[in-house]
Amino acid sequence: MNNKTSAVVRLRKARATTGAAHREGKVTLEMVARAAGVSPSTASRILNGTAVVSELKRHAVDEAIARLGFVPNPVARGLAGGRTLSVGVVTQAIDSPFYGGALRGIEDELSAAGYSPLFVSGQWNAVHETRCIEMLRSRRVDGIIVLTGRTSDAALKALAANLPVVVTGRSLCAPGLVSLNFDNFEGGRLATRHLLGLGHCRIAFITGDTRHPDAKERHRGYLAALKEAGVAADPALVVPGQYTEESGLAAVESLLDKRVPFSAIFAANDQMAFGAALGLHRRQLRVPYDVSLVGFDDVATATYSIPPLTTMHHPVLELGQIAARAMLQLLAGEPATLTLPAPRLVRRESTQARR
Amino acid sequence: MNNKTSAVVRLRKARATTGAAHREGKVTLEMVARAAGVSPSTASRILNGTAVVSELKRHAVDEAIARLGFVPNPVARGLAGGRTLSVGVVTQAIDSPFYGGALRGIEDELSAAGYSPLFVSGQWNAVHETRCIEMLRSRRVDGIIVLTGRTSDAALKALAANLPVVVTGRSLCAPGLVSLNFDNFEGGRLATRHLLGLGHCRIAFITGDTRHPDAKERHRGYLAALKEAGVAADPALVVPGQYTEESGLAAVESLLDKRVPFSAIFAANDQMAFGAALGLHRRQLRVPYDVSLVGFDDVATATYSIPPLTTMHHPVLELGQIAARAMLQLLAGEPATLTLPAPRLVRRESTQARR
DNA sequence: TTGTATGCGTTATCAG
DNA sequence: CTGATAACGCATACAA
Repeated sequence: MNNKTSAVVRLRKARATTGAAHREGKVTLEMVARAAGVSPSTASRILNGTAVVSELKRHAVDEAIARLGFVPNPVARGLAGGRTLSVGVVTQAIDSPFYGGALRGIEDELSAAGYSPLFVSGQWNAVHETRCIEMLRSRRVDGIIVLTGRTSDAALKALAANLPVVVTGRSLCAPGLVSLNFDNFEGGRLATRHLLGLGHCRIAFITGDTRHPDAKERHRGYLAALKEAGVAADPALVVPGQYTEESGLAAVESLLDKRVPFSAIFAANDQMAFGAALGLHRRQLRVPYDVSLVGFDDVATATYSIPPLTTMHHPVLELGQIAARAMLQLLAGEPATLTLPAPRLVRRESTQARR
Repeated sequence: MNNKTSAVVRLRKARATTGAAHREGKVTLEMVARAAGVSPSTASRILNGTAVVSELKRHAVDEAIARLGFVPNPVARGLAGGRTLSVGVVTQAIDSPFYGGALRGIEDELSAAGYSPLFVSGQWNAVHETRCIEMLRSRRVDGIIVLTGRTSDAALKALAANLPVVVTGRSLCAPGLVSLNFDNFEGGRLATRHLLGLGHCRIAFITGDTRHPDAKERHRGYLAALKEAGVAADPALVVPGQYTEESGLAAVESLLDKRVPFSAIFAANDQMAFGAALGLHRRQLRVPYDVSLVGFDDVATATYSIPPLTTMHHPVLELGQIAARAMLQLLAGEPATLTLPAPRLVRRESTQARR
């Protein structure tokens, strides 16, 4: 009792003398050690499980920690031990409807393990992305998760030589590096097959930004499905897009203006599908009565679009979780052998059999 | 030349001997100081502009920094100086279409000033939010930005006593605290007025989650506009929602099922408006021919919904930027006097004059 | 098993 | 103006 009181009093004093306001309530490991009657190193060992200690002291320290409300200082820990318990996450646009889910998955998984994510946006700009990575390294993150990104494979491998790296959207192999690649080819093929199965044979394809490998894969999938079905691929049915709603709208307009006949559209992502839907709507064409429409990614808004969009489910939340778990494994020194779920079509109301 | 080479060689050696892989390429301030022929303190002073130093030494140090490629270690800096150059950002859901923009604004502004944001999601849970804030404090962030949040005003004020705080979505006054409140009342009023001006007098209102102050404000705005126009407020026209698409859909269905007559709907946010639009679509009611629809927030997808949604523009990106700037001012010790843009209706295609 | 001493890279506090 | 020297809070060889 008395002990407790005096501890509090000491704390008060410390607060009063400390200039920096935000250092209030600071309880150091040393204080804990003294309160428990052990040395700081022992307290540290108990905190980290670095070595075996007697049950007695362990108990005393645990009790002292709880009583004083000790919270380890990650900053000091980072300086002394080299581990900051934080991992950098390189994304392209933190406000993207697509990546949002992944970020959430990462945060959930990481924070459950005591790690904190440090998000930075590369803005689809290789130079900026490099700067971001440099910044993360200077902040001494314990590892880096790169979502797609524009950084070269070589640079990533080099990075992985010094720091655990998890990268999505590519297939890479290097020590300290795990890559998680979603099967975009299969996704594109399944989406096209769905349309084919519905009797459509004039299927337009709106490509994604061709600088992205996944856009090319989805395109390959489209072509493969057509070939499998013995349907000739008409180049006039393939229109370029940039993964934006605007480009989807423009694509449909160009298709319509050129009077290319088609009964279905497969857009390489949902955002373009939404733009396409609006384009069709403006020309009095109804989805799915006049034109069937399939998207890709299954973003959150796809469920409530008009009509609800049939699309390839891209498990972004899981992607984030799995990427985070892979990083955790890497950090723990375990060999990571995680894999992504297979593509899966979510059938909603934007597709129907050809009339 | 020779100098340069030997420096590189020394670096190589350091790399080879250092066990921790991620410490590669480390150049310390001490090394810079030695290379420049000054003491570490002087080098530090030059780096931070903490004191006046002779032009000669300044030059020598700058040159050494550039030559060795020195990058200050934020971790060590945080330990020694108490400043981590990072600010915590408490959001509710990092994947929310609404908050995404704000996060981006914050990141842009903060990183331009050399600060890094540390994002955490409160998940609309007061307890969890408190834990998040504790975590941020333990990580020694220099300040905290709270986007709306469930934390009590009192707790926030207490927090602000120790740490600069910027909070959005409320009007609070306390030292070290700046609050940025969007005028939701005016927004609700303007949205309703728009509908009124179009000749609608049976205007349904889908409320937001009433635990949010902004939802209540929007409701008040709706009521005020009605009153101004001399239109009686019919309680049957007000249906509860929870800010989700699903609840917007349910709201419309309940309205239709009860056969409450209406020619327009004002949804307290865009997500519910989308749900409502789908509900109307399912019952063969067309927007805006049969029913005019107004949302609130102007999320990114509102531009490409079918039809493009008329909505109150909520400047989230600016909100983020302004919140970040306010934090920067607070950090610099300047009195922050920033304010948010006024509500503004974006008229698109979901509203038209009553037939 | 445990304590002591030292270091992590900077900033801050003193003297000069 | 500048340079030693002491923190900052913790982890870790090393010694016992």
